[in-house]
Amino acid sequence: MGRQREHDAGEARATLSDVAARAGVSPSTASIAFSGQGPVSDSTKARVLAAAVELGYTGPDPLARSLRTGRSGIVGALIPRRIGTSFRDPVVIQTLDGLAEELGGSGSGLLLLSERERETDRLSLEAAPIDALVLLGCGTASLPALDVLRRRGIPVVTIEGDEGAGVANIDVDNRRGTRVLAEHLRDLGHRDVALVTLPLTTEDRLGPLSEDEIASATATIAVRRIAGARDVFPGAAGISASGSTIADGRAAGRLLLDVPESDRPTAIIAQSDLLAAGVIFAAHDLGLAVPDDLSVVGFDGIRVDELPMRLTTVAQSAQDKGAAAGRAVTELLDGGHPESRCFPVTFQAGATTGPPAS
Amino acid sequence: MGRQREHDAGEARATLSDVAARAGVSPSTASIAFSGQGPVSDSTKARVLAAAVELGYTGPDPLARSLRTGRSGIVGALIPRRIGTSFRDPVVIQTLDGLAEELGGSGSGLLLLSERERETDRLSLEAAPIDALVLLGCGTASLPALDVLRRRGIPVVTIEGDEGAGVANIDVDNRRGTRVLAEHLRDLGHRDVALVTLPLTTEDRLGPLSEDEIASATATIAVRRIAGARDVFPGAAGISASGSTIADGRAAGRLLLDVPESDRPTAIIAQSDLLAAGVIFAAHDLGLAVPDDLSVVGFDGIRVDELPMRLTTVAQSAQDKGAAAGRAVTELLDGGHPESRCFPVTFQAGATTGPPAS
DNA sequence: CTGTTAGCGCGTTCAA
DNA sequence: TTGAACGCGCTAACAG
Repeated sequence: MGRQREHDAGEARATLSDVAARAGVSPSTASIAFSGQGPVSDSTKARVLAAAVELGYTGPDPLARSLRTGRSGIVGALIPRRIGTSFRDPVVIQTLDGLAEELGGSGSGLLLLSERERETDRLSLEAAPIDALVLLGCGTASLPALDVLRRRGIPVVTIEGDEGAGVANIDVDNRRGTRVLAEHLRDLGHRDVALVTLPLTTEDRLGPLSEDEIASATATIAVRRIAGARDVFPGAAGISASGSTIADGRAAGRLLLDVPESDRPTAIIAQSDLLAAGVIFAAHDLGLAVPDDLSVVGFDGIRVDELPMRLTTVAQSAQDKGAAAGRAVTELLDGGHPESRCFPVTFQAGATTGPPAS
Repeated sequence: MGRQREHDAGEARATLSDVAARAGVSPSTASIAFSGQGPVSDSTKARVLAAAVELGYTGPDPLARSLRTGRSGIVGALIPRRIGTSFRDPVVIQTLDGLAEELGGSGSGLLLLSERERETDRLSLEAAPIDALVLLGCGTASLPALDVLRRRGIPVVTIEGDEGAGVANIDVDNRRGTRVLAEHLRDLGHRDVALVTLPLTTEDRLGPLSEDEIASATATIAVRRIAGARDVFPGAAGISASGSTIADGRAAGRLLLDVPESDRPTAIIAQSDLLAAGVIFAAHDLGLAVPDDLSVVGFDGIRVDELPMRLTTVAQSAQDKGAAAGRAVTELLDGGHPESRCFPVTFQAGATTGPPAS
């Protein structure tokens, strides 16, 4: 570990000064030759480049350059769940896609960080070499860490985060979106509506919604969607799922549906399309027809190929969300002050809702 | 941009020396107090930490620390296609999942880099502050860049890469796996077998396989799977798909199947399960029954919920592959010399193959 | 247990 | 246009 890095072949790596010396110029000149950030005569530049090739110099060390310039070219993306888990959520993927796309234009790399496993040693959120950070649907759990970043002067953009944390927030109309769906169910005649929510904390736990849990929830998105549903069905109860997969929805759905018929809701508001699909499968498992015996709505507007019918849901554009966050980051890095914005959602009628059986 | 970073509030940020001075100790002592990499009395440590709080010091600057230690705590993951696109491939996701999981244990972050968009300025593969790099199913397209990394002393691990590039390679038995499937089809009596391959280059192009294209392909995996198929069906022709999604498979399948019956293959070897699913849908689109009118096999062994039947395929564990790569990286970083290894694949009989109609 | 001495490799003043 | 000096912020040696 000691001295240098391990070099299987070759001696200590050449530095910019070495190159400069070999080219017969000063280090600063060589630096300019590489970065193009200043005037150099073509002849000297060529000489420097030639010297570099001879010495096997492959360009300025990124670490040293970063220290000097104060920038690493890396944008961090903080995701609420385990990285692997998040990879299974199409909304996260699409958001990252939009973000990566937009950032790619400015040439920044994307460093994935998880809100969980904070016990990482080598690379904590506070000590990551990032120029900016995007929080993807993170709740309030990481707020303390944000403070550290702010003090370090690192711009932060949140996606569906806490408004008023003093950072640009790219939001989605989670509350209104869910309210629209709830109204749709109410207009169809449903009175007995249950919820299947996204996890309320950073933990994966399946279980009945409790008011305490809601009150102490760190997951902003879930809380807002609950609020939207309760705007129409006050006090609506339900299950908080252990994730946002079809399997999670199926498990939650079973809990809600595998009960005496009198206790069974006539409609379920699932907080994601994947959860909704799971609920529908759970209904099928129990011999219930959708929408005849049970209406189900989702959230997101992703394509769920697994389903034989189109889901009634509200659609958001996760891609746009990510791209907007990417633009906000770019602006921030250029010294601008991007504004928060809120993306609307659009109602999408599908074949999973109808009047209650009664 | 000149002076410091932009500070909306507060003066120039405190440095470790400032903290040390305020605590009345030397910088090195303060450093140890933060990193724990040495002996400090509890009292001095407390004093240092207190001084840090007073000054609003939030811990050592990651960039400076990296420059000094030569490590950033970041592992790069190079993926062959656009980041967003790759996010849609379950095998990539699972591999990243296994990798992230394993790396998480050692506390390293994961930096996503794409083999495409090499024109990024701020952060090229050559200039990324990474301690190690994992290539996920990248072909031979990035070999030159690898050389640069090697010269920089950065360890590289490939997944399904070129053996003998002098780096640890975590492989999967792509050729044998496909051969097993081909033999299965041959044993069923098929003689007229076509291929739907993964993209052969870093570009997304749908079209007939040409020998030239195969010869100049950069995508190792696709080439090996073609070889496996041709071990049994020499010269088998087919289509190279524009990606590895169901839609890509459907498009390729249509090209192969929407022809006079006499020209139609009796079986198709798709190079991924998703492609296979797409082919099956294409068959259905044309009124062909699987496996009665057409047999289809895939590769990967992922669950394809979209399909009404189980796919005949070979299964690999992408998760294990990623994890093995993660372990290799960890070993390499600890100065070890991990060995290459090759994961086997296991045949999975499904309901998508049967004897030819004839 | 603590302090001192040196850089890590580079980019940026300035003056020439 | 180029060169010389300096320091970004930190940590690895060693000496005390």
